[in-house]
Amino acid sequence: MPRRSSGRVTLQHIADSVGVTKITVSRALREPHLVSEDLRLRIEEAAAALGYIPNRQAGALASGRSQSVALLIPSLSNAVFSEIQRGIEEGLSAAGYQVLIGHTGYSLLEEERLIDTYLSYGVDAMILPGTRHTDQARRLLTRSGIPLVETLELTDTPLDINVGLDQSAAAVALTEAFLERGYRRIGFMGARLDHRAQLRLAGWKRRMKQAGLSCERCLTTPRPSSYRLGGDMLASMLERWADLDGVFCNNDDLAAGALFECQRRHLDVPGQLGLAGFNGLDITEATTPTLATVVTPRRRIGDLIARKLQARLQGAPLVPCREDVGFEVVCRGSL
Amino acid sequence: MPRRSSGRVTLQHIADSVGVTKITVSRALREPHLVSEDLRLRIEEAAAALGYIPNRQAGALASGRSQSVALLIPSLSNAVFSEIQRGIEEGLSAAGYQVLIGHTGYSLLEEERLIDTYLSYGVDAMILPGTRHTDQARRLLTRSGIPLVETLELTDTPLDINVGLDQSAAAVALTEAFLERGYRRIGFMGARLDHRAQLRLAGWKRRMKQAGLSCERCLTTPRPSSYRLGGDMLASMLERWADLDGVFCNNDDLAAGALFECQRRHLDVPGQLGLAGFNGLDITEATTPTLATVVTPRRRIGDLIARKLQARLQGAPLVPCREDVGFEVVCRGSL
DNA sequence: ATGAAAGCGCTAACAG
DNA sequence: CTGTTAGCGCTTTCAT
Repeated sequence: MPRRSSGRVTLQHIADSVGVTKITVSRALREPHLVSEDLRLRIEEAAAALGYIPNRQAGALASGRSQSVALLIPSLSNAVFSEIQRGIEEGLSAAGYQVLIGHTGYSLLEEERLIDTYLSYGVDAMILPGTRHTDQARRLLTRSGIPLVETLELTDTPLDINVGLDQSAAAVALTEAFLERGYRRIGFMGARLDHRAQLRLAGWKRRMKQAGLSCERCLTTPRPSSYRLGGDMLASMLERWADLDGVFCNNDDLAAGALFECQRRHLDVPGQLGLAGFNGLDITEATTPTLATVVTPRRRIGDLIARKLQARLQGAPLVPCREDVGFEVVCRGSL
Repeated sequence: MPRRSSGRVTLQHIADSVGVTKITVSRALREPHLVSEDLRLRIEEAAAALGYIPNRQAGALASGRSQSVALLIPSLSNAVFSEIQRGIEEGLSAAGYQVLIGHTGYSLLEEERLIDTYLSYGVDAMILPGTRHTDQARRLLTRSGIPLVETLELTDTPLDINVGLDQSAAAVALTEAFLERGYRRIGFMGARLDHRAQLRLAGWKRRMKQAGLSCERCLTTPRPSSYRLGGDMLASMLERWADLDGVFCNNDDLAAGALFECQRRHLDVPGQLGLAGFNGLDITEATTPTLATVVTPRRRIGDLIARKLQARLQGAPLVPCREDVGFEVVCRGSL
């Protein structure tokens, strides 16, 4: 008498109905070429008729492989990730992997919690946003032995595969673009300063100092960024630093919000105020004027991650590597 | 001799190191109050020292419960879901459930594939975007017997829990707002016509016909919506129907894009053209003029889903139910 | 080409 | 409060 019967259709049920053993059914479903044509067809028929759904947990437990990969993203509402994700998903799903998404809410502790959870689900690899992790997270990841990807930023000490771009250098390059166009009293606006935002802030500061200019016109907040926030922050900055002639916005949403605020105030962009964002989202090409930004090759990041990861999943040895995908400063109309 | 040793730390290792059996370790970790204080502490210590990570697959296999819930969303880049997701996640994670996200790309077939996958992962419940599914998906879902949520739309024949709003009625109400303000040659712009978009289109048509007005000024495309697309589509519509005096945009992104195009053309909104979007995203409050829209209570949807689902997960019987969360037409500056 | 036996790591049920 | 036993559904190994 079974201890508990889940009521679910199992390999055994199919086996009984066809008159073979369950291992043959298992083979027919996973490695059809190892089973005789006739039998295979009868098994497939029976499986369909009974509505068989394989139990992956049992399969993973028995085989030690789950055919799934965890992708951690900071925020569901951040459009930056959707293209990266598309590249990853297309590449990996073709290779038979399922991509499980988890979201960290920009918190390293939540990231740690998710790492713990997904490891306990037995994922075969993990993709992380960023190169900073809690000590405990590092320990868990290293100990797990599975392939890892750290993305968006670059680090000198990758855990495994690192695909990203130099956020700080990109910020320097964008600041350079302001300087070239004659802006001097350039401010910085940042919301929810995650590590990447901090790197950009550092880049702006470095270039400003190098040019002998003041870095005081800087406003940041831990609040999540939004269009509204961009407008509100610009208003605060204009009030506080009336001589402001340009604003480096930490991302495109803030930049668009700031632009809307300028329109409200009939402030000419770029004549009276230069504006730039970061990431190169769709909206930067849609506004009037269009928005200067740093375009990041997100689709390429996704594709590259999928490619590199597949190699590791197929047994390529762990050789920590760092792939710089670069960036492009695009000035458009607002600068 | 073990057949294969995964090298992973298991309950047995901890048990050996402490000098008890593995079931006691299991209990100490899951139901601490059932184990003596002293033993519990020693076990916890050993677990930490050895770097134990529980194997959830084994746990789920043995217990029949995975403590995880699948949340399917159409698109990662659609901000509509981030708030719904927040409500769901907060509610369910407090109850000890892990939320696994999958994205369907607006495809019912991909949804079916994900349903299959997540069922095979043994999720304890599933949350679906919409009330339309393939026949096969319906079969899988019904057969699984797990709690289900269908959201965003309303249906007369819910599979289980249905939390949403009447998309068609909302579209009628928004069209009404156009009519009240004297607009008559109102067009409709829609991208990627998923079922909700179709319901809205139907609502617009119904109200227009009822008012004896023409529904010919309608432009739709299967392409994904974006700000750029909104601008391009408005351009096409103005060219084709020069007398257009208003546009019902199927979502806020398109509406914002259309507004940007008007700014480019120095077309006065709402004077020469009335505009409205749908959803009530942040951007509708940020532009100049602000955008008319239908605000949907997304956070409430998320909270309600979490509450209803918890009841079902705790054993409340399956009584198909339908919760209408309503909507609010907000006219703002563009109408 | 098919099968038998064993076991992945864990928890349920029942005993003591 | 702790242990014994059995088994979740599948795959691996080895045999035929």
